[in-house]
Amino acid sequence: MADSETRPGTDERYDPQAIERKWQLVWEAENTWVVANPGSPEFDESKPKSYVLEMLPYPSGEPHVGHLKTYSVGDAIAHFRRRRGYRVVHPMGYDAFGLPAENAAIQTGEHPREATEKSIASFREQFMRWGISIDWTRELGTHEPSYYRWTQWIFLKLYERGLAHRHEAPVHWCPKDQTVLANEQVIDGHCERCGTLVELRQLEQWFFRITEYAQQLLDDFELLESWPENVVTMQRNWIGRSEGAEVVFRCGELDLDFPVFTTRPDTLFGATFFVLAPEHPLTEQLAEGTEHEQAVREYVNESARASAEERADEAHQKTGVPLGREVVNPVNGERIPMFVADYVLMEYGTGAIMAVPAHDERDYEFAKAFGLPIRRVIEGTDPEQARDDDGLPFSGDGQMVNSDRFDGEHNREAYGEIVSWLASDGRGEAAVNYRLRDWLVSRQRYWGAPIPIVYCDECGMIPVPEDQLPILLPDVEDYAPKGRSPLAAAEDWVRTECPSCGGDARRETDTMDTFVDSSWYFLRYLDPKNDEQCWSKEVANYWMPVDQYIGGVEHAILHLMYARFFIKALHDIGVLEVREPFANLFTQGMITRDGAKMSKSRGNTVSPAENVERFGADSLRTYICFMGPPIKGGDWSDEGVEGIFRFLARLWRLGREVAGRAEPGGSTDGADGHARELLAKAHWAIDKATRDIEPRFQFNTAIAAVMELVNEIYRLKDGLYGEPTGAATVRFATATAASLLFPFAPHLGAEVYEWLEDARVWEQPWPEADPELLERDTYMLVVQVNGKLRDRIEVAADTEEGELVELAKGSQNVQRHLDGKAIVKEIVVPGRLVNLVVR
RNA sequence: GCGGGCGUGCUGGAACUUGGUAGACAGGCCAGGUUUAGGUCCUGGUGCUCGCAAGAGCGUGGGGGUUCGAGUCCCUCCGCCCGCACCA
Repeated sequence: MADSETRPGTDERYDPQAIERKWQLVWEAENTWVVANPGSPEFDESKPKSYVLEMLPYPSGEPHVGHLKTYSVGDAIAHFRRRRGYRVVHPMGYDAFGLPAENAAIQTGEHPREATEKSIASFREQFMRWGISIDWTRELGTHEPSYYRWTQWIFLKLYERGLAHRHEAPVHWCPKDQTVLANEQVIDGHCERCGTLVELRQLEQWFFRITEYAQQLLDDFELLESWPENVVTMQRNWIGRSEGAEVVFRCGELDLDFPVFTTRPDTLFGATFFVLAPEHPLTEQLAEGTEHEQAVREYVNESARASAEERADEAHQKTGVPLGREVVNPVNGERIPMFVADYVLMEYGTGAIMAVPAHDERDYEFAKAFGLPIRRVIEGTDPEQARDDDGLPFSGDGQMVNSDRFDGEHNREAYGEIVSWLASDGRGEAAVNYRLRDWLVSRQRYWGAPIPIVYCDECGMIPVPEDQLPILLPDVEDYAPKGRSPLAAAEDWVRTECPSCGGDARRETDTMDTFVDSSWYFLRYLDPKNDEQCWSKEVANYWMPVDQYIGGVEHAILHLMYARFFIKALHDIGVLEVREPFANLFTQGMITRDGAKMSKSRGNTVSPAENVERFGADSLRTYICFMGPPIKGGDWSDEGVEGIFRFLARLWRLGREVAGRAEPGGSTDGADGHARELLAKAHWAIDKATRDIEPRFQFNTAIAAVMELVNEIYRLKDGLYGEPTGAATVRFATATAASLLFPFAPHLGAEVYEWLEDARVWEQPWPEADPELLERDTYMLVVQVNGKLRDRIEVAADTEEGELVELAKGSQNVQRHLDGKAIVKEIVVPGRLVNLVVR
């Protein structure tokens, strides 16, 4: 369509396709959203920086409505900040490695790279079609060798610092995807990706020592400016810090020490038995030679077969077997029997517990099931609890009993004394325990970054020297997982030379978890073409941290905690100043349709591409921001999009009419009557929209304010064209509407603004509300009698309190309700209401 | 079970800062107008009940409380959603 079609007065209808294409070409031709780094000649020091970032998409097929929402929200913020005087970097990339592309490859034979790059092309095209203001010079895909070279480099740095290590451990194995998974990727015992029940397997794997940073991950919440409370809570719970003591129970017979972690050292005197997890490495040795040997072996094997879910499911049905051994309770020298039971988890603490049935529900159940003694050592101060012998298990606080020299003390006070008493002769010590496990990062899959390690018979495990990076992912014929990485089949690739001795060596064939790729992409955006280093320190230190991060809450733990860990490690490695990657986090809610999550199998998906075709990107983006507060989810409605389309068309027509009737540049000074009223409405809308966009992220009400302004212009405009300041005011109000709508509907905003002001709206500062115009000279005084609304009276803004009361009493409707009654109280809230209390 | 959040017209939602006009703005529906026609555009109406109207009564999940005044604060019950779930 010819350019002239979008000029005022030459066509009949709002044609979003033409307008959007026009502006997209301008932005592309002029590199409007490209931003220079410090050190480059174009760098403008005068502005403060702002890094606005949305979580990068995983490219699979075409973008869906969730993507549209994320980038619409992020783009609104990016535009808003630019016009508020910030130098904004707003990049885009693709989280391109991962299982779905690989699984598709197994089915179709198409190389995952091809499928992924096809999808990337489709994402890129859609993002451009949506008019998202991205600096495309910074685009990257995590599957590109120029990117994963640095993923491998970071791996080596972590390895150097002892933060990447390989060891054997019970790990989660997904039998469908044929790979191990990180703890964080197991949801209720199921694979996060495919939903299959996971198994526990004893395997040697690569881990990142995120546990080293457990305390920092907790402490540094302090450094964040604004994160949703629920995300912080979820991470806190996931890290799961507990304070307590490690206490050693000794099995003299076999000369073995069994340390346990407990948060209740004050209940040590109540320990009547001792339990090991079935996976505990010493169970076999303990049972050996006892009458229980066979039973223990069977129980351990049984537990190994059972999934984590099955074990959790039999929640209240405690099972276990005796070991036929005893350990000594270090506080009283008592010998207590040992058991193996699956309610004790190997992954937490030491894999062994002291059982205090009187004060722990789980131990209580086990004791009841196995007829074991239950000894109360704390009496509740609540008289009812104290009296009631059967108030067990009792988890509250109170006086210690049956506890030797501590009898009579309050348990909270004895707590510290017991710990230091044990510590004094090496029987235990104060300890902190975390639920957080190390991050398992190796995967037995093809489509990921190879781990840059080589195994040599002579030298052992050798990291690949930096100058040999990247270790390129070789092409293979068969992607199907067989319990080992498909890379193992690429014999030529696997066989290599030892970097240390030059002899024969073999490459590590596992690839890295894709969450490794996405833990640092926001740093590479800052310096994406750098071949010398991962990023220039100067550049990264300038832009970091991300000032506003936007994405789905589903990443509350996984991605957001891994990235936090990475940034702390990179700080310690010395390549980055900041300690936290994301200063502010916004999590948007999910869009549903007919109340259900959109999915292909349900057939309730909404295609952004189709809708953009029909209504234009502006309508779609504005609708998504208008359907409710973006933090909440919302149900998709086709009528809703049409409604927004009608509104945009209404603004378009208004702009055209105003452009044709009022000359640019008229002054609104001295506007009075309706002109003043309209001017005030425009400034009200500026004020409202500004406060709603940031920090509230209430885009729906910001857009509603613009709608109100447009409605007001329609209501008043025809009477204003004849007045001295009228036409200029209508023009100003209309241009303001376009300007305020620009972050949500950038194409139409730019178009209408250009007609009216002959300028580029994105180059104009965000409008400021004039405080004088926000003040009204009159307001509606609310008059209540006994708190019930009886009248509204228009009064001058500066009316005195006494006069307000007189005016209120003078109202006819109020009079009727006062009739024959005495006024006992007059409440006056100036600027708002008068309430007359009568009896 | 534990922790957190929410509950407002037919629907999405508004009422923020500070307890002070409940239902902004939209969608839907109803009526009227413009149009050859329209899935266009414009105007009006739309919480419930009574009333021609003016107006009155009721109304923010149920019950109770604080207050001149409660969607908002407190207590309690019900319902829905999310997170965690044998973490010693």
